[in-house]
Amino acid sequence: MGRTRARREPERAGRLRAVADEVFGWENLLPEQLTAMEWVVGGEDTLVVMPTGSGKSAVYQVPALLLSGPVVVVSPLLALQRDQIAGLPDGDRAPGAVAVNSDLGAAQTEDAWNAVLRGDARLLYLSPEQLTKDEVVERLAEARPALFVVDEAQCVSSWGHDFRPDYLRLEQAVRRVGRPPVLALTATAAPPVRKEITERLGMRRPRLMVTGFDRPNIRLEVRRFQDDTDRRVSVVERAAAEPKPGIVYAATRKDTEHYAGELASLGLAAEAYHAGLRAAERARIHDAFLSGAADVVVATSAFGMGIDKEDVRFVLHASLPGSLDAYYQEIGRCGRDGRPALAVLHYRPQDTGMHTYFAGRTPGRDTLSEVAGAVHDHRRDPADLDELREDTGLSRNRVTAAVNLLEEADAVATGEDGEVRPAPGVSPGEAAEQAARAAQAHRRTDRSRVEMARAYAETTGCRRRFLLGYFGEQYEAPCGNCDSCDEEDTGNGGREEPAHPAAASYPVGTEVRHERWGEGTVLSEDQDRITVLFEQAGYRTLALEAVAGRDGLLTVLRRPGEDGRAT
DNA sequence: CGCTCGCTCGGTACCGAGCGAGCGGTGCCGTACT
Repeated sequence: MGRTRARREPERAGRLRAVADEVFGWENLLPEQLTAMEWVVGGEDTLVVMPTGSGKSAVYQVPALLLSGPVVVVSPLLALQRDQIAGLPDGDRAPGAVAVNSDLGAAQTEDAWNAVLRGDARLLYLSPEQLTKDEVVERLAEARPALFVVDEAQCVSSWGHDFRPDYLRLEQAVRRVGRPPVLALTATAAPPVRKEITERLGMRRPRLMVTGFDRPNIRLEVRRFQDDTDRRVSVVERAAAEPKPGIVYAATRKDTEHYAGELASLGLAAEAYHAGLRAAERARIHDAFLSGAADVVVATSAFGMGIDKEDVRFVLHASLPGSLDAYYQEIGRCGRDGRPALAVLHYRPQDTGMHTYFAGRTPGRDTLSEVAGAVHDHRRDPADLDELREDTGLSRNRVTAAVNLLEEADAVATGEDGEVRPAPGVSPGEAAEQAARAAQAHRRTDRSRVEMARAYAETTGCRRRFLLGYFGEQYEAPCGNCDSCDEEDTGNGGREEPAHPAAASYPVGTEVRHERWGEGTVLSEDQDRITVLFEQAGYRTLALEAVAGRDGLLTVLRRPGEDGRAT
């Protein structure tokens, strides 16, 4: 057996390399790409965390030609699906690709499915919403997919709880189409996000491929303001002064118009971009940025996914972002060419307000009661999501989000047929109660993510160390390329004092129990304090002095590496 | 949660303080109406 295996694995790698070279023109695959492809071809569930532009898509595109059935690719934006398909090579051996979505007419939809069933299209791109439709799931099951890919998999965690709840129903879809191996791809995922992705997608013993997060050429700066006018002036001046092209992220649509107007009045080619613009206008700005015709795009968070432009010189934030996950993703759009680039965060402490508000918008107890009641009323004649929507008069998203929470609380279960049934012995009142607790926990976590963004802005230590710590990477400060490290160089408030002696007891990754907040994982340590993500209470920062001074306040359950788990 | 806007009220003939309402971000899909 050992011998067969030893022979088979290099053979598999050889075939992957040959396809990559002959069909795609990639002569050299990165070792990480090749390893992940081997796992995928070998039928293992895999999570890949690699930066944009490093060839994540190759991890499913190349195997697509070696697998026995079509590859489903779940992708969040239709524009992204179009770009992916357009970027595939031509030629006889190239994998055909189609996207099925609401842009297609009935005849085009038929054509697309036929291409999949005939094997002409080996790649099928779908939004998560498509996979909630019985018709789509049935046709897909018939096509016997060999791989289920979730691209931009951080959306499971960032959008699944409210904005696009169908992201939390992908596991259901995977099971219904015959449970092919699952491959999740993302550029940005902190350890808790990785955990959520693999759990929510129902991945089994997932393989994990994570390449380093550090982008040493991006200089990190933060500027704090009391006065809003001062902040605005500073953002405009900086955007005007720095080499172009660049992106400015603003919190509201109105602010994007404001800053774009100011920059335009200084003679710059500046554009405002947000989801309130018409599709044609958005496409025009997108193209202008890629072609170099626009110097600066001032945007809300709507801008950026799928932007792969090498020479972006800066990303400025005109307000505190909603999380460091979002922040890292956004600043990661500059300096992809490896040349010096700049990320400056301009903030006021009050900026957290809007994010805190948005973080509290999970379904409330009323909605949960109503949906739990509707499920209960249908206990002898189970209803699917559409029927529950009709019964309750709630929007589709609201009903789905409520059912997701009820499922998370084990108060209801969705069957293979897509019908929702109450858990035996759980009353609607208890169901709503349990789901409300789950919602509360999500709210706390989301709000604590906002606080983590503020903590980054307010840290006096090395910013890179803080940021990488959040993503689970230990980093030896100073980085020499952030504003905190500058101050240290000039002897001007040098902050990199020796760590508190208690720090050694709580290395990153340690699992702990706190007297009040329960169990959690240490995410970073910063000279005199540590940050812990508690399962119930969210992110908390603890002073090591306090922890060391009180026995039993924080107990170590397990140190990192003690049981050799992958994640 | 925090900001902006518009209204009212107070005490004085135009204006400012104070208060409550409403708003704020991401995209898919399908249906209604031009």
